[in-house]
Amino acid sequence: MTGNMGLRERKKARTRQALVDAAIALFASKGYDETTIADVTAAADVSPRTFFVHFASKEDVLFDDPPLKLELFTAVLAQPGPDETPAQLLRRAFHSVLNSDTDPLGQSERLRADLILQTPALQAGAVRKVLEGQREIVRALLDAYPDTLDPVTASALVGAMVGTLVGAITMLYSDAEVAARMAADPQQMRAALETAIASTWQHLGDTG
Amino acid sequence: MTGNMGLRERKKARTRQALVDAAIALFASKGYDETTIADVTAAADVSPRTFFVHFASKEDVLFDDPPLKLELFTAVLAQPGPDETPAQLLRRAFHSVLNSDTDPLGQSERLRADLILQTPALQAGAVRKVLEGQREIVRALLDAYPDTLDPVTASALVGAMVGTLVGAITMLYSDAEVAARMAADPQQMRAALETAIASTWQHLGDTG
DNA sequence: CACAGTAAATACATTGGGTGTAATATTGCA
DNA sequence: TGCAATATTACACCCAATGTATTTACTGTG
Repeated sequence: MTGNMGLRERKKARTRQALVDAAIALFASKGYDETTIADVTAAADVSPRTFFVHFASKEDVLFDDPPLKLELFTAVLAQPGPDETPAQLLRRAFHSVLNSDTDPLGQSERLRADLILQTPALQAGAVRKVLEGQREIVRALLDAYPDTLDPVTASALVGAMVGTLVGAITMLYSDAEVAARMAADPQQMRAALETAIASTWQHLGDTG
Repeated sequence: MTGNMGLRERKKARTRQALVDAAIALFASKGYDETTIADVTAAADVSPRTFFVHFASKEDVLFDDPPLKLELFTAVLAQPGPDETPAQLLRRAFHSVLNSDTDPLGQSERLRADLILQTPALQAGAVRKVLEGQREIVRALLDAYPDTLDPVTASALVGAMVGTLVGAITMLYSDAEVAARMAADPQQMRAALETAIASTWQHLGDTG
């Protein structure tokens, strides 16, 4: 994997990783707002300007890895069943993503989640990421039902699903004890989210 | 209302309003990112530092007015019907708010909505506002069903409702022509949102 | 090995949002 | 009028972020 990269690329990747590591370590110990980019670059032993060679913004260093789950989600959406409704397809895609991921919330993921939940400045970035992903899902869903689904309904459906999850997750995480339990046992997290989706959607359907 | 305020307070309010007006005018003509706070304060004829006496941040000048609709919403939630389910109560509250407001999206509201949708930096702030309101709604809903509703389900329900609306609204507004039509005829906007809620929730309920 | 091309890292300067603080102007009230 | 309260201002400062030019280090080629 890394073997066929030239020395130059390897060096670049190394400095990038050094920045990520230094940033996360400093954020965790001093807090996000209290850590300056100068601190990070000093710890990584590079020039301050170098930070912006690798990352577009301070928060970007925390959102380094690509959104793998989103790709999987849209991949499922690309193959709707013969008699599957949009809502059913969405739910199946969610189920696939939830059960495919081997490491839904690992050690570093948890640290990052804590940082985001504690830091308003980072919440904004996370929200932006979610909104982007939402738009992408809407596009994929519309592609799956090009003739029978109008954009507003599609967007509302996706919004409902994302809203359900965000609502459930934020509440689960607001209780530190529950959050720790979920982090320790990913299966419990999966179950909690599946339950939330199922019961919520059933309730919504019964409003006639 | 403003009569019993002293001269000092009136002057302060006038300065604040001058800043809001100048900011909105400049944002609309030059764009949000292209407008500096120095521009705004120059147009309002005050010192740059004065801006931060009235607003905590650049985006705050756009979120000036208090969320009146939220109060009405929670007021409805405070009086659940005898056999009303949480989802039904939420839907009734939404219906009440939608039909009570005489000016759901007036001229200046529209301008602000356009700015927010066009400017990523503002979207984050808007979503934060929405999430705050969401938490408040969850609290009110839990108060209405203290024994039969658990926090996670409540939060998921509210998230689903808000997500549905946000999804529908953003899509409605993304089409400039549709947005103009909605702005011109509030009744059409109301109908579109009611339809979005109804059809979306029905779809979700059929995922069994 | 030397050399030219290329890309990463750096130095330097600058803009703009946001804050702390102390001084100044204006208002409320005795 | 004179004093307390407060809105506004002036000034200095920090930090994130960007533009540009320069230096440093790697790559492939002859």
